[in-house]
Amino acid sequence: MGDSEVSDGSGEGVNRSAERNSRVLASQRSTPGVQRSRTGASRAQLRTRQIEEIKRVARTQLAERGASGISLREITRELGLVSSAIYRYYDSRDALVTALIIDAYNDLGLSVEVADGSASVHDYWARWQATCRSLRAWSRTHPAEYALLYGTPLVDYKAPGETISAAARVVRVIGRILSDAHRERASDLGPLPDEQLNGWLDVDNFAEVLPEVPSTYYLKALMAWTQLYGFISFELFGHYRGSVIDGDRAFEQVITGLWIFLGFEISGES
Amino acid sequence: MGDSEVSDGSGEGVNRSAERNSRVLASQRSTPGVQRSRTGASRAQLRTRQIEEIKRVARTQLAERGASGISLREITRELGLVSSAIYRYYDSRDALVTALIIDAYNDLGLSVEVADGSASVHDYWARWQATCRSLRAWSRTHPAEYALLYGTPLVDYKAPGETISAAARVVRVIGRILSDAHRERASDLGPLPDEQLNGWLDVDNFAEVLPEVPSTYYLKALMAWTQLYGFISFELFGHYRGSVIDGDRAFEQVITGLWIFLGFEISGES
DNA sequence: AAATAATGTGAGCACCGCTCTCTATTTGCT
DNA sequence: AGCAAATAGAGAGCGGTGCTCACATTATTT
Repeated sequence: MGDSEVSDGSGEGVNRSAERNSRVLASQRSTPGVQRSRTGASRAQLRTRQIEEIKRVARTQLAERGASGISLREITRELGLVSSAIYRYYDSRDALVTALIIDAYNDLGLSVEVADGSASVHDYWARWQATCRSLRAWSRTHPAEYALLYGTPLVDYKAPGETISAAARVVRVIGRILSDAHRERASDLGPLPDEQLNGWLDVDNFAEVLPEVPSTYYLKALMAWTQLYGFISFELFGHYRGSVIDGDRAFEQVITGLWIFLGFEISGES
Repeated sequence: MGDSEVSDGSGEGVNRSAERNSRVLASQRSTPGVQRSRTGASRAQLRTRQIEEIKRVARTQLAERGASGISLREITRELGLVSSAIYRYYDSRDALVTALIIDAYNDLGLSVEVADGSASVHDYWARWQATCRSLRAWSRTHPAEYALLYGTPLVDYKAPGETISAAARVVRVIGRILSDAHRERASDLGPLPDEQLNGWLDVDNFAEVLPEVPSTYYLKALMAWTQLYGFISFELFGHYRGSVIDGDRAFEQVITGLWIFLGFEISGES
């Protein structure tokens, strides 16, 4: 007693029908080699499908109740499985959440890449605007996912490499815009007080993400990057209540201010 | 069965001794009116003491395991109480967390106020530095508390007024510095593109926090504020891995850059 | 001294993540 | 084709959680 599977009949019912179906199949088996289930899919295909299902349900829970609202047992209930079955797909709750994190990073990365690509390649100001706007737009349509990525880290940083590379997609897009812009029209505004940045910034990494950009601008780029996420986080987490009334217009001002801060000028009519 | 109080003897033992003590007291009662327990404290005093104890234990759990690691049952175990007793002090887990949030805001606010006060009143650059440094220092000595305040909001914004006023303390300190600085030496750097900010910024609020500061600087102040917290959050949440090597020196550069961005000049030898 | 409020007890409910053993089915290899 | 291994799921159970409720005891008010 005390376990839901015992008293809850609905899950059992679904399982029963699955059993029945596969028994029917067993009597129909004709071709050797690759066996196919009722849907005509291989085991590997069913597995990926099941993983997708699990993540789909988990994502709705994430959206509705936040990261702490993700419940493995509830997922299995929804899928007509017994609670322990989910461990065939994810070793732990953290593993599932990690998968969601990676997916979210890639989804966000893709959005930003598309936004950048949709602007004219040499209109850097337009690319900057489109990228910033899509970053904020994604965070507002996926608030729980954004919080998972940029809020309090709950998976205490195992961050299995895959996470890092997925997270880097957004960074690379912005880096490319700044580099492209610098290549053609080098900024004329003075850089920040040019101390030696040996040792306190990872110049190698900056040089890779921001080729063509003089190292004296690295700090400014870091600050712009920080400002962008800071604004989005503050807005989403409610810290602008009482300061910002119209987030849309405030954000437009911010990305304009940042573009100037970065040493570029506003071009065109956009 | 299935409840820890039944099998766990340690908590019971402590309770037993408490019972014994109060029975001894019962036989000692002599003076009417205000009864005093073994410690010679009134019921109200004992209550506040118990609340302090609860928060103390909760804070260690917060520090060791994060917000999700706060367990009411574990707190009661540590205090030698039965698990349900804690609800005499907090209606729910969220209520306890809210109390911790308010305390944390006030603790941070106090730190920042002290830091500002320790600098010479007219040395605004020194006050700015001291304030920013104490903000970051507090966040690094209280990472879990900082995450509670500025990370993913988990108490989905009831924010009972008390939270807001406690949170405003830091804002007011920074506002005072900028206002004082503007009063004497008005900045000469041009403000951001001066669109009308009617409607998209809460000018009344800004005017209250930043008297003496022209409204064309409100956006810059907001951005500086955002930058400050953005840096601290990114650093604490691990998003600067691969970019910032020495956070101390990077932060010094940022607060210098912000001071210039705000239209002031670096004064003195500090 | 009696009535009332405050504090703690103990049992229990419905959850949760996770483990383990057992069974049925599919897959891969000879 | 047949067999061994891998896979997916079932079902029971462990220890933990927040929270509720009826009850006893103690302290304060009236």
